[in-house]
Formats: sequence, structure tokens, C-alpha cells
Amino acid sequence: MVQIAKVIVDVPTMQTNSAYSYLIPTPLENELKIGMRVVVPFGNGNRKVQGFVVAVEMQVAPIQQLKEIDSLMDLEPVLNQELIQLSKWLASSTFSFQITCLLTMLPNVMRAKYSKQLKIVDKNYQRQDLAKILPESAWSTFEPDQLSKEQQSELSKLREQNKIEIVYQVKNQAQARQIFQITSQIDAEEETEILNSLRKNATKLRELVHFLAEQKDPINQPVLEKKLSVTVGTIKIGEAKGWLKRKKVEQYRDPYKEKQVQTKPLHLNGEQQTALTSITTSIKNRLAQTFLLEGVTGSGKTEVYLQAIAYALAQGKTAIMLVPEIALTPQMVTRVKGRFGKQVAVLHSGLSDGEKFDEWRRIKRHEAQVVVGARSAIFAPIENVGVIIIDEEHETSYKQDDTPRYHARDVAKWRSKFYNCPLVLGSATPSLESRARSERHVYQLLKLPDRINGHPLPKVKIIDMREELQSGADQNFSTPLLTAINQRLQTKQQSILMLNRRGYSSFIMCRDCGFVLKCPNCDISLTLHMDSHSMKCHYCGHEEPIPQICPNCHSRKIRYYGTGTEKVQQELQTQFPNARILRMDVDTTRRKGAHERILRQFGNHQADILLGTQMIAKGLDFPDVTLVGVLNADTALELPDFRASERTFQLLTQVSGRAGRAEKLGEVVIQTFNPDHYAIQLAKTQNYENFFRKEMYIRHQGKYPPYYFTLQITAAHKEEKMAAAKMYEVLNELRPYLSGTAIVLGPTPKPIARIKDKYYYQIVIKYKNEPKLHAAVTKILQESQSDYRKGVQLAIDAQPQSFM
DNA sequence: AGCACGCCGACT
DNA sequence: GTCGGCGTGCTC
Repeated sequence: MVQIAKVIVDVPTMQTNSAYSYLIPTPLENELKIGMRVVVPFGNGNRKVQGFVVAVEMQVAPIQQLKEIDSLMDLEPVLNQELIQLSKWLASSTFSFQITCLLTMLPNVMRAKYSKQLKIVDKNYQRQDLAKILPESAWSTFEPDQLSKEQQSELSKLREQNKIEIVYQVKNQAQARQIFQITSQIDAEEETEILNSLRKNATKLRELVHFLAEQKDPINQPVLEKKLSVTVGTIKIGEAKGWLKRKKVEQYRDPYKEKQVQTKPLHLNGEQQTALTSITTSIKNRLAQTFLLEGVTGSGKTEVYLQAIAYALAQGKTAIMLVPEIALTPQMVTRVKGRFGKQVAVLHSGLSDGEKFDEWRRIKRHEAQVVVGARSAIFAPIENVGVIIIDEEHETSYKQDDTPRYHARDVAKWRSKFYNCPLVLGSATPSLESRARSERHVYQLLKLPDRINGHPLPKVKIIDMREELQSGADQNFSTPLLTAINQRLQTKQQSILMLNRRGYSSFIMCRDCGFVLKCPNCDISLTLHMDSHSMKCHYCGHEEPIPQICPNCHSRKIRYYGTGTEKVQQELQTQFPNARILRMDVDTTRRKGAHERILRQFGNHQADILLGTQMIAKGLDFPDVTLVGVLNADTALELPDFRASERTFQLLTQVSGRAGRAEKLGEVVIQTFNPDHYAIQLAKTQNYENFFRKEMYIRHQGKYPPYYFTLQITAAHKEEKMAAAKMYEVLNELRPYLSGTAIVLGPTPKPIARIKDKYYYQIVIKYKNEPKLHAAVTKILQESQSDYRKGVQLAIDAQPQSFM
């Protein structure tokens, strides 16, 4: 009998998508534990790869000669049984590799860095000879695919002759930050004695001795350096003289250093209390129930979440709360930290990899009991979960758009079942899926119909831009909107203006021949960027100068069309020369912390108008904003997407909620070319209920979710016909497994058929109950591995957010 | 992903 | 006759 470690190796292909068996060398027998990362030899050349130990089994003398585990990468497991099981389920349900899932679940630093080194093994082989092929400086960071064909073949010959070797290295990126901690070795009695032994003018040393004599507790070196304004040199002298001891300790990088003001639970109104009781009862009785908390903006959902979390903590349990990335603002974090203090760990994309790792370790070591974060925080290594909350559950960002294509809501449900704890989905405008499930009592619906401050919802005006344009108004600003902005400027109140979609946008077109400048790699028009004075492609990043003459007919009448935030900002400035305008879009928020800075400036009244894209719609709370303008409500409506109406309704309802949250009555102005569209009309009155009914009817007619499940399969290839052919092949293979009630759309080219010089073809399957579908698709994915070599990329998206 | 094996064309 | 192209299979 021998112990065998089952290892998932870091080779993301379908053929290696199962655990491999390795022998555990005797020295590691007691150290190795399930859930640790290991380095294992893999493949013919025994190159070293990272792997995860997912099981340890006893086996009778192995049938085949197994290889041995090379080394351990961790001192303690990074995965527990729950997360190992979860990764397996995730891989299967999202049609992805288990290794990809594991790496997605863990902080980035757990991903090993690989490097290759060239080494001479034959003593008779001369270094100079090898240097003739490749300079010696390049041996340590050897990258075969960056070499010429000749170099490659020379080197592979040498290798066959056993003259040289390629050494593969796996580097662990996970580094805890280490600092020195200083412990005093002297007391007050010794102080005088030591001071007498020192020169009079050794001021720094004298200060240090004095300090150490008083300081009983250990102190961190950086703190000491700052406090006494001494340098490392001085401290080292102290160490040499035996006044102090230095010890390396791990330290967390704390991204939220500021002290939080402790907040108290607020008084709940009747509905809030009812909702809370339902949730806490479920926590107490350990029920894996899903609640849908539907509450209008300002109805106090967050307070219900916080008190539900408090209840879970009081029961000795933990909590996860997901918030959309863009809503994970300092305001939000402060609110949660204010209630639960140091028990809170925050995970979001603004943190550095090191900071994320530290927050992750705090959770893992049970130093944090509440996790707040964006999508991937649903994988937090927290145990004994008492409640999971997903705020703004309708947000599309909860679905990851590359592999593994998981929805945080589904992962949350899985974990809620695992821990027998409730899941709370909160929204003012729930997704149709969730709301439909509550109708069928799969979810329990909890409603908060009233705003807590009792303020009326803002007045919403819909402006028909077709009429406005006919009466000669500006392309972007209708007269009523300009009037409203002007009023706010006069009375020193603030306005928020939202432009739907980033630069939907300023493309350029020739007035003579109609030529539009397009990306050479993709199928879409280039966007004008005034800040860099160039044309950019939003899909592949291609950039070129702005043409002055039409490349097609050489006319000089080349003009800008459409609207980007930059252009609107300029226009706005022309209209209101004295207005202070802040712009917030992808371009101005790219840098770390820029997002927060802009919001802080606006919050501090350093600007009158905040102009931005969707990102300004979420979760901001500025009491002095009394006007919200939506410049182009319908760009999203025109997209070929069955969720277009839902998104438009949600977005408009959400921005409208930004106006007049405090004492001042808010006003909302929505400019649109489709004033009669139901999504816009119903957003005007914030009538979710009617919208839900109407949209459900349309989904029913069109056989869309939530009436049908969907699965999208996409093939991409440099040549259009290859992509198309693959999709027909897939469809033929799939057909026999589908029942008569399944509906297949396609194969069709994607709405944007070419991106990054690749063509995309897709099929969409709409179905109600297809027991064989999962297995059939898995098989197709396995077989597609051989096409992958030919450059055909197959992507499978279960329950896609859209069919684009 | 990366390595070996094997089958084809174009070379000393 | 062999070198090297890459298509294919396999990795505990």
C-alpha cells in the first residue's frame, strides 16, 4: 500500500482535465495535505508544472510507474474540501477546465510564474560554443518561441545529444509582506548606564536608547523609523549592541487604513423588519432558502443586509455580501466597515494583487467574518457561512464574460446549499429570471415598497428628441434639459448627466461619399478620441491618426458624428462657460483610484455637473443632486439583444433614483428617440410591476428566458468559412441529442462578426428540458480540442447575458 | 502547453 | 538516401 496524491495540473486542455496520480516522496509524507499547491514533473520532458492536490488515496502497489511530487508550494492548504468540490461542479456547469476554475477562485498570486533556463550538462561542451547560438545573457530567461528557426533547431539538436538541458522552473508569486519587528532588550535601569557609555553628540542613538527603555511592547521597524526619524543604520547599531532584537514578521497590506466611525443599527420600518425576520429565521433554522428582496431606491435594503449579517455574526457565523464592482465605492465600504469594523474583508479589483492576497489570507485565517466584494468574492475562502447577500442582483457584471463563464448567483446558490444558509438577492429592479422564480415560489419575495424618508420619487420628464431636432435644437441637448441645467447652476445645485454607453460614439464619416473609418482588424467603426487626437478601436485597441481628407474619395468634407462623453463635455462647456464639469468614463477612470477621486470631488462640490457613462448610475448618493439628465436613453434599445428593454428600464430607473434623495425634490429629464417605448414609459413612473408583466409577455412570445434556458456556442477563426463550417458541424452533431421542443437559432455570424481579425459564428439553443444536452455539449467540447490546433476556437456559454 | 513520433516533400 | 516540415497523440 502506498499513498497516492491526486493532482490537477496547470495544463488547461480538455485531455488533462482530470486528476493525475503522483507518488508522495517520504520526506513530504507528513507535510503534504489535500488542498496544497505542488510542483510536479509532467510530460515527456518532465517539465515542472504547478498542480493542486485534490485528494490523497491509499493504493495497492501502483500498476504503472508513477512519478513523484517534486515539491510543495504551500505550508498549509490553500483550498478546503468545499472549494475543491465547488471547482469541480463549476468546471462541469460552465464547460471549462477544473484548473481554470481553481485559478479563478484563488487570488492571482496563486498562479505560478513559469520560467525556462538553458543549462549545459555535458562538461566537454564549451560555453563559448553555446554562446555562438544564443548569447549567454539570454540563457536564464530562455524563451524558445522568440528565437529564430535556426536557433531553435540548433538548440534542439544539442538537446538530443544531451549536451544541454532546459530547466523548467515554477515560481510561487504568493509572497507575504515581511517587515522587521523590534523588541526592546533594555529597561529603565539600564538606560543611564548605556547613555553614559555613549558620546554626548550621539543624539540619535541616545534617543533610541531612551525610547527602548520605555517601550515594552514590540514595535514595527517602519513605525519606529518614522517616530524617531532614525534610519535603518541606527537601528542596526542598536541590534549589534544588544539593545534590541529584530525579528521578521508577516504583515498585511491594509488598503483601508483610515479609522472607521462606528455606526449603530438604524431603526427599521415595518416592512424592513418583516423582511429581516424572514431572513434571520432562515439563518437560525439553517435553511438554504433564496430570498428576493425587492425594494425601490432608498427603501433601506442595505440596512436590512447589515442587520441580517449582524444576526449571522451573533450566531457565530460568517457572511458574504456581493456588490457590483462599480458600486463598491468608499461610501459603501465605509458603511459596512462602520458597522462591523475589523471583521470585514474587502475584495475588489482596485486592490493590488498583494493586497488581495492579504485580504484573502485574513479571511482564510478566520480573522475576518464578513466578506464584501465584487463577483469573484463569492469564492472567498470563508467557512461556516450564515448568510449570502447579492446586492443589485440584476447587474450583468455578476456573470463573468470569459472562461469560466460563471454567474455569481449560481455559485452563491451552491454555497448556500453547502452551508444550509439563506441567500438574499436584492434589487429595485430584479432580473426577470429572479422575479419569475419568486412568482413560482422558488424564491421567497420580500418587498420594500416605500422610501424610508417618505420622499416622493422624482418628477420624470420624457423629451422626444425627434421633435426637438425638428425645431432646430442641438443634437445632444434639448431645450428643456438646457433650461433645467441652467436653473441648477443659478441655484448652486448639482446635476448628473448620463450618456448611455461609452462613446457610442464619435465616429467620423465623409459627407461626400459616406465613407466611415473602420478598424482594419474588427468589423466596427473607429471611435474618435480627442484626448489622444486619434481614432481608436474599442475592441482590439487599434489606434491611428485622425484623417483630414477622406481616404476613399479624397474629399475634405470629413465630419464627426455621434456623441462621445468628451464631445458632450466640450459642448456643455460652450453652453455654460462658467460651469465646472467633471467627466467620468472609462478614459478618465483608467488609473487606479481615479474613480474615487472624481466622486469625492463631486461630493465636495468641486463641480456643478457630473457627466459620465453608466458607471455614474450605480449606488452613488449625493444629497445635493436635484437634476439627472439622460442624454440618449435608447442606444441600448437598438442593440440586437433580448435583454435590451430590461437593461434600459433598469438603467433609467436607477439613474432616476439618483435625483433628490435628500430634502430637495428631484427632477429627471430623459431624452429619447423612442418616447413611446414601454421600457422608457414605465421607467418614467418607476413601475417595475407593469414592466415585469409586459416584458414577461414579450419573452413568452419570443421564447426567451426566463421561459426558456439558453446555451450559446461560438466558433472563431481567421477565415470566415472555417468558423461557419465548424458551427454547422457542431449543430449536426448536437441535433440527435435534442428533443423536438428545443429551438436552434443559427448558425449565424455574430452581430459584430469580426473582432481582432477573427470571424465569429454562433448558434443559440433555447430549451426547456434537455437531459442529454449537457453531456452532448461536453463531448463536443472535448472533440473540439483537435480543431483548436487548426485555429478554431470554440466557446460555450450557458445562460449567456445576451446573444451578441 | 510542450514534447515525441511519424509520415510526406526537397535537398546535400 | 536524409533533413526537417507539421499533423497527431499523450502527458500520472
